[in-house]
Amino acid sequence: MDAMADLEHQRQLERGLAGSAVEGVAASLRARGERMTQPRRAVVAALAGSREHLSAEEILVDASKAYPGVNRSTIYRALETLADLGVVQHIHSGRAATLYHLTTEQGPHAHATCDTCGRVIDLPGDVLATAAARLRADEGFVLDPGHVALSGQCRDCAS
Amino acid sequence: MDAMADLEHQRQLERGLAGSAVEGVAASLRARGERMTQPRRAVVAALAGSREHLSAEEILVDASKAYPGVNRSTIYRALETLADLGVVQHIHSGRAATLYHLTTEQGPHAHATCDTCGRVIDLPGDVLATAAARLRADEGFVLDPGHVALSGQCRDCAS
DNA sequence: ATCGTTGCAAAGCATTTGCATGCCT
DNA sequence: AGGCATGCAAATGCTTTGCAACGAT
Repeated sequence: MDAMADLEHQRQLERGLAGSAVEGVAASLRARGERMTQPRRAVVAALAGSREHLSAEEILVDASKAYPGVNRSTIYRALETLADLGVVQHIHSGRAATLYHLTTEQGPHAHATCDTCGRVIDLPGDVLATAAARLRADEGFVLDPGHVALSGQCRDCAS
Repeated sequence: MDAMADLEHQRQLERGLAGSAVEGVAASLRARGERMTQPRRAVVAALAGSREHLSAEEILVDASKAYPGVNRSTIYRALETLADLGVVQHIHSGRAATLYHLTTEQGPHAHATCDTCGRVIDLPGDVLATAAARLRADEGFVLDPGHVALSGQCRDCAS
């Protein structure tokens, strides 16, 4: 019963940090008739274990530690499922890869990417409040402030 | 001398609308030791002839009318050169293809994409002024307001 | 006659998809 | 046992690149 022992061991590890996130997600999944699998566990743990916004590639690497051999497409499918569930959000950042993060990790916030160094900066949730109000009033456009990263030059790269 | 006659004919056509743009660009190119070629002419004309923001694909189709057989990679290389020149700018719009437009066509402006229908909306250049000021003051971040399209739901798609 | 530009074809990168197998519940 | 999820491999969409041939100056 090595497999079972390993599984239990892994679950214990998760309780350290990402455990609560994993358990909550498991419940939400089952409530929809979907399943909490090892790949999904590993993806949630990867996201919960980093304060950064991660690319699919980074999540793959991280999840591979907890669950060796996970497939790249499984990561994408897991992220999609978790997004449907409302657990994960993604950010489009210029032409770089999409970044993913847990919705629970921080309150709603916006992002900016530096065109030069590629760094992603978290911004207060209300930086776009004025713009959002104007867009709504003038164009009827309902802004989703966190979905794309603003672009420009970060402090270090602005010369 | 059919080729020469055709070339002259094309140049005459361009004077109708895009001509001035093409001539100005030609001068800028030559000032740098670069050349005004038929593909580049066709790309500038395509951009000048549309008030929309065009994708590389759309530019290819349009440029192919003026210069049949242009290659896709030539379009990309032309756009890159024209961007270096400051004549062309591009917009990143969610996960859709990059959009290109002439910098001369309008004053600086921002953009928004509808997540649902994909439509791109032009916004007044100053919608992000408040956000830009805050980013600069609080984070030292210099915002480039036109480089990425904001995302959300357009009037028609917001239900 | 130079040497910047092009066409072609192939590669690159991020992401998606079809299908048989595997494993949660 | 039943059916959702996975792995694999191939395909997709957008964009870039190497290299020999072409054409603007």
